[in-house]
Amino acid sequence: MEIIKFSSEFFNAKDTLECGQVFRYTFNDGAYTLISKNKCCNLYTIGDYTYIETDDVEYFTNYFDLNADYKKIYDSILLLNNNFLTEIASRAKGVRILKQDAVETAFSFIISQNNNIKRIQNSIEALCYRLGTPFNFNKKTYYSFPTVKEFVTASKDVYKEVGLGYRDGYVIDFANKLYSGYNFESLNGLDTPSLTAELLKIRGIGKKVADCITFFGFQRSDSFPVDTWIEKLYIENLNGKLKDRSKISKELVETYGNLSGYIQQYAFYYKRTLERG
DNA sequence: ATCCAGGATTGGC
DNA sequence: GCCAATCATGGA
Repeated sequence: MEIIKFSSEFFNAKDTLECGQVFRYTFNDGAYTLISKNKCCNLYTIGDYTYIETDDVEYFTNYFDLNADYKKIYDSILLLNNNFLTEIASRAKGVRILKQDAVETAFSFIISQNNNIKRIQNSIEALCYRLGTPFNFNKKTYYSFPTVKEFVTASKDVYKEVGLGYRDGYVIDFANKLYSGYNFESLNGLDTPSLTAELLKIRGIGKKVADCITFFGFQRSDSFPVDTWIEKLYIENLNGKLKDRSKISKELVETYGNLSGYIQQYAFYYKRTLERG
């Protein structure tokens, strides 16, 4: 295992993992343990540095987007000259947008719909435990995110037992679609509006979930997922007038362009976690 | 258009 | 502490 460290100014463990973009992590004794696909790392911030412990430095260097310049993103937001946006960016500047796997992101956010974080995490962990493949990291056993084959060969009972609720059909449908040859990764060739339109054809994916997938799974920062929290913030803090979430999202992307996703994450994290102490 | 699917969390009382 | 509303989507 290797340990690498980075300045914590624009890479904070808590900010990055608890801002709502990812579900497979736990927190113990001051450190996070994060699982992505069939890889695992420990992540913690102490003072001026954030540390990553991993067997695959290359993978997690890319995963945490460590070659991107987040100061530049942050400065661009300050240049918008909006007191509220400056406030949330300042408070949440340790967020980095994870470069998550598209398929894993899609399954995860289909499960996330109309759901709360605790339950989403429990369901995903249970799915991985039941269907995934065990691997070792730091002398402990973890379970990889299931492959498409592992999803489709599972019995229906598994889906009932992991607490997906009425979403189980969506998960099964999507797995079958992939297994029958649907090339999900190739959608990356589309521009963001076309990609979104394609995602909306999949059962269980509405506009909000589609926006999360384009942003977290396809790294499209011209996406602005609008859930109940962002809707509130749009009206209370950004003086927004629209009611329809889909239209709100469209307006926000038109206003903020490629800063949209970053602003959405800062805002969501601020509203959900920071504002409440 | 309206209601319901399942269940943990939040909010009002 | 209890009970109702909330959460996002598709199908009836």
